[in-house]
Amino acid sequence: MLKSKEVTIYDIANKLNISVATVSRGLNDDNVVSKKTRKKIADLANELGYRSNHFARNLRQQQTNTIGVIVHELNSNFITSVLAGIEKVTSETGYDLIIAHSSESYTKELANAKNLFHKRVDGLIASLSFDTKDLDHFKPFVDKGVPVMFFDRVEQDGNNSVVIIDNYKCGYEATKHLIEQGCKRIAHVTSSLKRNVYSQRYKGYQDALSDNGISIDEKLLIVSDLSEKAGVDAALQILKMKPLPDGGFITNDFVAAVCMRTLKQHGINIPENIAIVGFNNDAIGKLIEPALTTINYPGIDMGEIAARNLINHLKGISKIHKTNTIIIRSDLIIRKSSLKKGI
Amino acid sequence: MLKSKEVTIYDIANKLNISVATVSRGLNDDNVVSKKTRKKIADLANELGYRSNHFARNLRQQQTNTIGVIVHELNSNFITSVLAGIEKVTSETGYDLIIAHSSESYTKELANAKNLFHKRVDGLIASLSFDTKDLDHFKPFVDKGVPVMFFDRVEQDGNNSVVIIDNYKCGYEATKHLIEQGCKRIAHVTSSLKRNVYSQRYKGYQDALSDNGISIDEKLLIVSDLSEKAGVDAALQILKMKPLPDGGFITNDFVAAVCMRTLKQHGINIPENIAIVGFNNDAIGKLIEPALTTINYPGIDMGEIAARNLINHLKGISKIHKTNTIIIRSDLIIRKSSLKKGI
DNA sequence: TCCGAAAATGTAACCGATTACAATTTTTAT
DNA sequence: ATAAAAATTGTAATCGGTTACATTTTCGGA
Repeated sequence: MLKSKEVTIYDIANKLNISVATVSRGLNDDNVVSKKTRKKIADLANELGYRSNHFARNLRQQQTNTIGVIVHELNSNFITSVLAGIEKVTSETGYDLIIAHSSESYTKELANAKNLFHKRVDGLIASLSFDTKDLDHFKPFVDKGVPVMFFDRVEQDGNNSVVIIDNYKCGYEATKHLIEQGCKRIAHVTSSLKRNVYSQRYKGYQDALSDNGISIDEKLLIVSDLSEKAGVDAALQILKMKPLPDGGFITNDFVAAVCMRTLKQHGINIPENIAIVGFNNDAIGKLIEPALTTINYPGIDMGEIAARNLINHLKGISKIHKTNTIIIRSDLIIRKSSLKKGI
Repeated sequence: MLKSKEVTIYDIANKLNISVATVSRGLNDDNVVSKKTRKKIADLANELGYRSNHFARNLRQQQTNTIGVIVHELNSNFITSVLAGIEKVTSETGYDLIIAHSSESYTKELANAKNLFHKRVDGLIASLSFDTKDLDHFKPFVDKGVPVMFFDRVEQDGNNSVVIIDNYKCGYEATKHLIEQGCKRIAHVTSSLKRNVYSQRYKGYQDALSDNGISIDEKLLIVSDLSEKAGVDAALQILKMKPLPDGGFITNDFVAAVCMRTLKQHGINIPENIAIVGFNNDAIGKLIEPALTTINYPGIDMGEIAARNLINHLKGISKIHKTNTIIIRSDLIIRKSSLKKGI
């Protein structure tokens, strides 16, 4: 099939016997064009099925009206909430969105960053992949003056704008909750301690233990990725610990769920033998048995705030300061998996 | 901060004292340019931090090298697998990807289609939202000769290229399996029968019943959306049925999981009282108790095949025929939730 | 009626790459 | 050595908008 020819402002200008400049202005609803002419242009454009050429416009204007988003994974409630939040703001403000995900791979994150850089997004919102080593791939954006906001998984070197929760506090409270339930040996299953979210939670965990007179046993720390296998392995490792831990703080709901399943298969009762606290408030937590105590934090707010800040900066309404850190609320949701003694 | 000036092929041409045409060709690794010159160009481009301007190129070439994807939701294993499959092919073949999701809303699907149309994607891959009424919003693509492939949730009016599973067969087999386990009254929880996936599964369900001498009772049909509330409501409805069904074919794993939870809370044993089969093989199915029997189908293959076909068409290697239908394998995964009598 | 300001419209350069066609240089064959 | 062929490079038009600046039209007030 032959592609039907594209309609351009020249076609409209010709048919209406006016200049392309007027058509261009008219299509942008510029007040300088008389109402009558604007209407004529709009009507004809509609009739001809005109669609503006982003490339011509972007080429001339040197901006894309597009914001790039790099996330480490799509497959979680948390991330999709964040995206929803971002989307809400960008659609309100007329920005387009390009979403890229790195599948927790540094290499793919590099490729995505490069791609978005070449696509010339006006701004970038990112959460680091599992094994990201450095932030060099974001330098080009900074160098060209393209603002970058990180959320959740961030690098706090004081140079970036970040939106996060208080991971330290969350770790502290989760652990404190387990201690209050009578736990004395609390295993901690977490992920790469290079990532702020995990290292901070670990610190919180340690301090909660110390503050309650419980010594820290490094043998109780299990670092894994976020796969199903990791959950099984973590459970098997816990089962081998002597004496058996009586609590587990697992920094990911899915891993916690897998872990719990494996523990149960080995005859461990939850929470009687081991009380469990997860992290993220994924849908899964309410469906498994016992229901999972977890940390909830509003992804949608995180997305909204990140996007709002970025766009305000782009529009010159406010500036992103170099060391801007925004902290979002978060809270412990107590369910059965941790309730050794009731609330 | 002042944006550092963009480097263009003119800058490179000037410094090297050659023409922009040669630079352009050189950057595209055109054999017509001597190796020596190509190297000089590449080196200088690198040194200056040159990045090509997509807009200028696309404007000139009248194509974007981008494929648009519209999905109904991001938050499911199935969809992310499909995306992974698509991504695999597009990255191999050098196409860019823009992913849009409609959150199961017709309105958003319209907006996404419009947006991708204006972005001038070279091709489109889509799965329909829950409440999509017609395909008019895809007409503009067809009219301009932009190929569209649908997957999973499709409209089979004989005009579109689609990649699907045999939903009829899946429905039939799921139901047959329940019958073989001794079920005589099988409830069917599903979603909008306007969508092929659900109507076909329903047909399979009906025929399996008929073929086994079980009469069809419309009271056993529950149509809902895919929310948590829908799962709870479905369970409550089932509980009210007299006599109680002894089987349930629920066309979504998440809804099935919620349903099972609610049933269990009301003292129903699964599978003893009611055997359950879900659909999709989501991660959740292996984590709940009892583990969920379900239908598995390879999203990654679906994505790969859809993308491969589309791109072959774009490259002129093959043509997408108007009534092209590709069917992917699928199979029943039997777990405890349906095993009344063992395998 | 006529002048000048305001409103409306037009002209043409520009954004940065691609590419048909032309021109030049190098290589090959006689 | 020289013509013809091949390889390499250059010239300039083109893609479709935007916008500074110029020009024309409209309109109120003297």
